[in-house]
Amino acid sequence: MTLDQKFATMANPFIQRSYMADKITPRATDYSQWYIDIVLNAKLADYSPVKGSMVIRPRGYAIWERIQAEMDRRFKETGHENAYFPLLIPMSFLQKEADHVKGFKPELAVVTHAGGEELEEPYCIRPTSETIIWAMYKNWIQSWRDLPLLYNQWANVMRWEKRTRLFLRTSEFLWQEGHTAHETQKEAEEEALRMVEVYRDVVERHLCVPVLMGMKSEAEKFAGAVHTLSIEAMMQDKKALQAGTSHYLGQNFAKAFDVQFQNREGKLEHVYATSWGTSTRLVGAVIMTHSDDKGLVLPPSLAVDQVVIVPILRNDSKVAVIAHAEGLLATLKAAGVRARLDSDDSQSPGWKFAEWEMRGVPVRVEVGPKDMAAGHVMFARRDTGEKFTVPAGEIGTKAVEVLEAIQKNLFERAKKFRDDNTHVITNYDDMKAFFGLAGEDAAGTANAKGGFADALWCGDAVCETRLKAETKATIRCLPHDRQEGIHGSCALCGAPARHRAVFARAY
RNA sequence: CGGGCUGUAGCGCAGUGGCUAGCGCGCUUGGUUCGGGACCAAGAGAUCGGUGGUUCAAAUCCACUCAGCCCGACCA
Repeated sequence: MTLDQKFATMANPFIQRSYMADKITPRATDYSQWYIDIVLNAKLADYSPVKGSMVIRPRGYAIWERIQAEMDRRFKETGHENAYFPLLIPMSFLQKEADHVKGFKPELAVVTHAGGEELEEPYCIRPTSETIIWAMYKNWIQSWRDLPLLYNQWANVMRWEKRTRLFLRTSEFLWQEGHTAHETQKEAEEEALRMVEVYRDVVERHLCVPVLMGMKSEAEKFAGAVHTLSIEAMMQDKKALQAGTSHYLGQNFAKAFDVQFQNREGKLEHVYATSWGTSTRLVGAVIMTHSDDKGLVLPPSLAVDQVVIVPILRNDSKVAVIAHAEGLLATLKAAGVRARLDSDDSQSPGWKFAEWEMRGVPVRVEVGPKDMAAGHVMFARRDTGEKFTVPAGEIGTKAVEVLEAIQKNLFERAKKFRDDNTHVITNYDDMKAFFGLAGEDAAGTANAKGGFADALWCGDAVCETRLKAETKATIRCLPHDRQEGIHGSCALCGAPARHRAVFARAY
């Protein structure tokens, strides 16, 4: 968006001036443009020559690597092993599970030629790997002693998308998919729950994004699953974002691929399965949850650079200040902080302040001749904008302390935002008013109506479909910890309620 | 797949038939600066998305075409 276009959409002429130098469209003006501006200006990703596919740049990839590291550690702690399966999947494999192929058909990219010849049987590029993995599990599982089989794969997948959004929805994306096989239904269901809890832990603890965990409705579950569990987050425009899913697959894939084992009683039985995944979409979730009109805001635990030192360089003191700053850098690193020193003297301090803020570095340390003389440094927090002095000798311990405070504050701030925008709704009129009638908020601004509607539901898909048609809101999940003692009537049709559901517009 | 917008230097744009295609930012070199997006000077950088047509002459007019983004329906 050009400055002129930006100005054209701004109502208040006084706001215009303060954003003259800005590269980021304010959230209140255009939320989706704001998000794009952040991703591009913070150099997290870029559009690629391939339609619908993005390039993840180092600063963006580093966030993914940190998420990956946390996830991977927990997968291994819970007994899983990593493996790798082929990118190309024979089309006939997908067709073995009826619901599954139906669910993915429109999104498949198909390879028909290779080696200069048309292939006997086309391959599709994996949209997910259940089918090829189950084709192999058939060979690997014979006895209850082979179970459970707990594999995970880090891979790219492709789901052709008509409309894409950086990180949130691209045709090719990176993810992790766990595929497990178990002796019993109970064990498999426990696994699905265990892994969604792993997701919740990583997302809340490291991404500082509060989530609701619960079961998907029939309409929203994964194609081929018996049931789907998900974690759902609220973005700053009050829309929901699914941040991870875990499926109990029952015996559907075992039957489709004829994977039987001899159980402890010596009888043949189909195995019980799960699959679970999180993707680079999580990077989008972090960006959208915490960032502001100045740019990216990152939780310290995901930030490539947790602290940046910006020295104030004057000709008469440049050498001394840089030497001092290098000492501070060493102290920070010794304290276990990921720190960098920006001693480039071709940019002014003010430029650097704005630049590092845009890139989301959680703490900036300013140090100039005056600070040196006074024996302190200036700290600036990215999350609150707060500035304060710290004795130079305490820079390491103080940095650790402030980073922890930021990590905590980001989660709490996001949780408060979500809770403030979650409302109990008891009847259809209120529901429609809550989400606004379809088309009413075409601008899609952050001030749009909506949020999470906490409501009772009869369980009938008809109610769900009607609401979706009229308000675009869908059931995000049936929160796992709120299904006890349901009594009352469905907020949509008035029939006796069977579930408590959270409704929202979603990404 | 519908609706809208846009393709001219790395980015953002100006240029509605005329001779050497401009401006801002960024980039390079040198110098002065430096506590919230500094300044001066000198440079480099474009076969104007593509193809065909009209014309003495096309970035500009016409036709076709390709691509991208945004908004909507579908999806992690």
